Amino acid sequence: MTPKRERYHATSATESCCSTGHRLSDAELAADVRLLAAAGSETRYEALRLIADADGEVCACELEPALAVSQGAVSQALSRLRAAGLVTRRKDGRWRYYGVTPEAERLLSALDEIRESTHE
Amino acid sequence: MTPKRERYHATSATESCCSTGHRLSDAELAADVRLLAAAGSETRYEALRLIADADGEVCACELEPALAVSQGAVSQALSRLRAAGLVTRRKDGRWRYYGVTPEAERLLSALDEIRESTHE
DNA sequence: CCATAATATTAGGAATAGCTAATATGACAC
DNA sequence: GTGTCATATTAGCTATTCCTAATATTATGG
Repeated sequence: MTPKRERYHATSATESCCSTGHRLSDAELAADVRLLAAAGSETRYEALRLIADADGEVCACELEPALAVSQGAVSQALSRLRAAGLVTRRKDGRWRYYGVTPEAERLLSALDEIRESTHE
Repeated sequence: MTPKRERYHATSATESCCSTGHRLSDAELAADVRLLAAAGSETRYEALRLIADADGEVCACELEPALAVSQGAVSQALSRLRAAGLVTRRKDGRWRYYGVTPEAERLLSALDEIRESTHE
């Protein structure tokens, strides 16, 4: 039962076929991390939840007073969520309307499930 | 259609009942962020995937050569994953065996779904 | 045109993250 | 006991994160 010291994995480069399940390529791994890191800050996660909980899109100017940070910080947070593919943006005059993407919905509902199964 | 400036939300404290869906309490929000942040680093996410892709538990000594960081860093990464409730740890002699929790499985499968629906 | 409103961008700083290297702990073999 | 292996912990350093404040940008209204 001595732990084997054989190299465990080396799924570099493209998606090589491998034994079990689906080992991720470096690119896929990095993409997942980007997504998680984008959602993993108080400000950004709260912004994401606010957008998701609203029915339809939300104006950035509605988000700003709800989040306890400056206007610039809100803008940065929304940009980063958008770059990660978690929210969409629609320009309308001088306003920007944000909505959640299907990816964000999936992520949030997974977190909802986790929360339910854990604390209940 | 002028954006209303009314305060959007203020779901502080405990879970107040509210209009739509499920607004999160501050505690729930913080818990979710902790989870996302724990998973949202290259080293930790790769460790988590390695554990999840294995059938059953994985010895820390198997993880170490697969992750491109020092032994101390691997230990720290695993500790943090464990603190976030993403992995379990079992002591066996001088070895530690790590396994994924149901929460981690849910999170990872959500990310799998997202990846599939996005890149396909 | 000018003024203003909504958002974006930038520079800069404080706090934090994540690493290495070194050291400590704890279990086993002898 | 001593020595060694697997892991944990610590100190310290660098890089990044996340913010504010200030300054652009862009759209609208007069």
